[in-house]
Amino acid sequence: MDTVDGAPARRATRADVARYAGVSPAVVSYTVNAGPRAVAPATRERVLEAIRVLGYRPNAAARALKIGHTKMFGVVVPDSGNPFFVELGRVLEHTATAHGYALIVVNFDGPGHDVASSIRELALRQVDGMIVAAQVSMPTLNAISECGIRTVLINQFSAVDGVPSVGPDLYEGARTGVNHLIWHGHTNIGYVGEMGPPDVRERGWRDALTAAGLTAGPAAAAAFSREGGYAAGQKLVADDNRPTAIFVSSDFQAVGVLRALHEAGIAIPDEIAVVSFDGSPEAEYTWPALTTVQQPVAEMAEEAVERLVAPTASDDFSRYPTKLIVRQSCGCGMPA
Amino acid sequence: MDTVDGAPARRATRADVARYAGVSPAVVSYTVNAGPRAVAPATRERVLEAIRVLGYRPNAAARALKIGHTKMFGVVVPDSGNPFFVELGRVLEHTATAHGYALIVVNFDGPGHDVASSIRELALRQVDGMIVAAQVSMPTLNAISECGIRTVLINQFSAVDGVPSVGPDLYEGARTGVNHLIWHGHTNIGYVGEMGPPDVRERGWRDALTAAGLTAGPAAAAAFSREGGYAAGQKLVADDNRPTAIFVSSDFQAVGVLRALHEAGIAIPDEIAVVSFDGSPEAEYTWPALTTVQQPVAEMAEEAVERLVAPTASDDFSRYPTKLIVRQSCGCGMPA
DNA sequence: TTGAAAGCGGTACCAC
DNA sequence: GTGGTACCGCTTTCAA
Repeated sequence: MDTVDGAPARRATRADVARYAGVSPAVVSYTVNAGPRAVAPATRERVLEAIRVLGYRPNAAARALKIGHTKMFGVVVPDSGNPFFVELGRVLEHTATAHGYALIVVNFDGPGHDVASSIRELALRQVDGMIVAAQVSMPTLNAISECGIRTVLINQFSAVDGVPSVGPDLYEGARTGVNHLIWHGHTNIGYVGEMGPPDVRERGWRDALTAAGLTAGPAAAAAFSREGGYAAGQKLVADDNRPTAIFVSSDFQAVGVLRALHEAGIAIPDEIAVVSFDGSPEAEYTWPALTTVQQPVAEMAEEAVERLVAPTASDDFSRYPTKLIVRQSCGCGMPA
Repeated sequence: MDTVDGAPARRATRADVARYAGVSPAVVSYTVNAGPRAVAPATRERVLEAIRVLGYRPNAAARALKIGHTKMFGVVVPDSGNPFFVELGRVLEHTATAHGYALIVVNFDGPGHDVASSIRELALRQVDGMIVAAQVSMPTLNAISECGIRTVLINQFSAVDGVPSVGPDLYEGARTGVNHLIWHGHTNIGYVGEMGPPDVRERGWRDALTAAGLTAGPAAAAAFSREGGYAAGQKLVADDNRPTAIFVSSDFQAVGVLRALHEAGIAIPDEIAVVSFDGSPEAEYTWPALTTVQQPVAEMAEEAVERLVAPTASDDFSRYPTKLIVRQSCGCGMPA
């Protein structure tokens, strides 16, 4: 018993094509790459025919070795289950594909998988550039500079020395969201954010409140997940000083907050209003639909790959403005 | 003005390491790959030191060219925005990483991007294997056999000639879901499914009904998206013969159905109960939480990768049983 | 235990 | 317009 297609079936190479078409390997190259030398139409046809017959496809590894680049970008994301990163991945893929690049995306939510090792892994695979969607720490920065591969930070929240980055204006975004809640007349506005070092969004929340002469409502930090948001929501509901509105720093967590409120029998937005951050597609289909501060993911992704494709000397930080998407969870009712 | 790091900085190669360590290139190879020849401890140390100093990392393209494989798998998915495929991608990545493979995932929801061309694109990049998560058609099958790359079909619903595949038992799954609704006492059970050729789940829905002596409720086909589900939900709500329960063929669409019901002011599950299919993480956080027929994504992904890593001769179809996850949308109330 | 050298499959220069 | 050929960086056999 043998394999189904009995043929030993070595894949056809440039040399096979050349032999079949009766030309030199060089000419095959010229035809395939439409250059750098011109090829006579008749010869060209013969080569094309040979390629068709032999089912020839150029070996990407050989080409990469010779010309020194792979036409692949690496993408590092924290958690590919987060709808925001899902959306980011989508637009990144579309843009990269449009430029002829494929994406290797690695996420480091697995065990023993941190950002730095993900970066090194990608470097080994000779990607032409990397897009890192994570808060960078020192080891990460070291990994980036060591590997010597052009990298752009996305979803980064402030300038980082020596590495170009693009990210949303978190501070203004948070203020916009909170201000909308204030506009609705709320005076006790809570906050749900990630664990870890204090976030710019939290500052935005606090500053918006202060500017309006309000004091900060209760805040809860939780894991960056639906579950985390759920736990945080429960905490806020049980708070002695239960807020009448909550600003959540991500859609991902907001979904969990919504669930906590529903389970507690709290009417949204009448008893507690919610505004979140990100503007991912999932936010449109929660109940009630989330009013959310939207990041311009597509634009940011585009700039990120553009910066990889056509590197400029500048390594500055592009800060993108956010946009408030008004739906129902804030109390604005159905759109007209 | 020059680049920040003035060095021309050619990346160190095996030859540089050899020179620095005062050994031959071969020895560098032996050290790096721990074989196939042994290296004297002292020499080994010298080489390691040189590698460290020079920041040497082997060139993956050259290695791939030489040994003939890339340690990369290609993954083809229809829509990376669908939470089911998100989850699939996650587990696929974890399993593949565990086996030392990286993933290039392409999705063909973009313009001019069909399955066949995605497959060819991956073939060009010399992936060692492919996982295709799509209903395959003739052109797809042709693309697969032409490119001569080991492929396993995942999320496939029946055996396909000559290509190994793994998928859930859609028919039994659908019956399970519908039977649960029947158990709840419903007699008018509607269906929401994808556009296109009639689906096995639809048959499961119909057969379960028939077996219980019931007639099929209204059915609506819609785009495979949240929006599609929303539209289908609206249609069913407006139906002259409005069902008291709906079986939705995917969580993705069910989210939209839920929204349509909420907007129509219909109580879920009291006025209309809902059971869906897939069991993606998102389904746990809808309101009310979706009772759903869960696919064993992790197991299926694992088998798919395993079949690529250690190809067996068999090209059969592994059908996985599904599991009913009871939550609230069916009428079962809060868990104890 | 180490080294020399033959490729892997392309690219593109240089000569014709 | 075409062909010969020297590399790209690595793996591995074979000889020392």
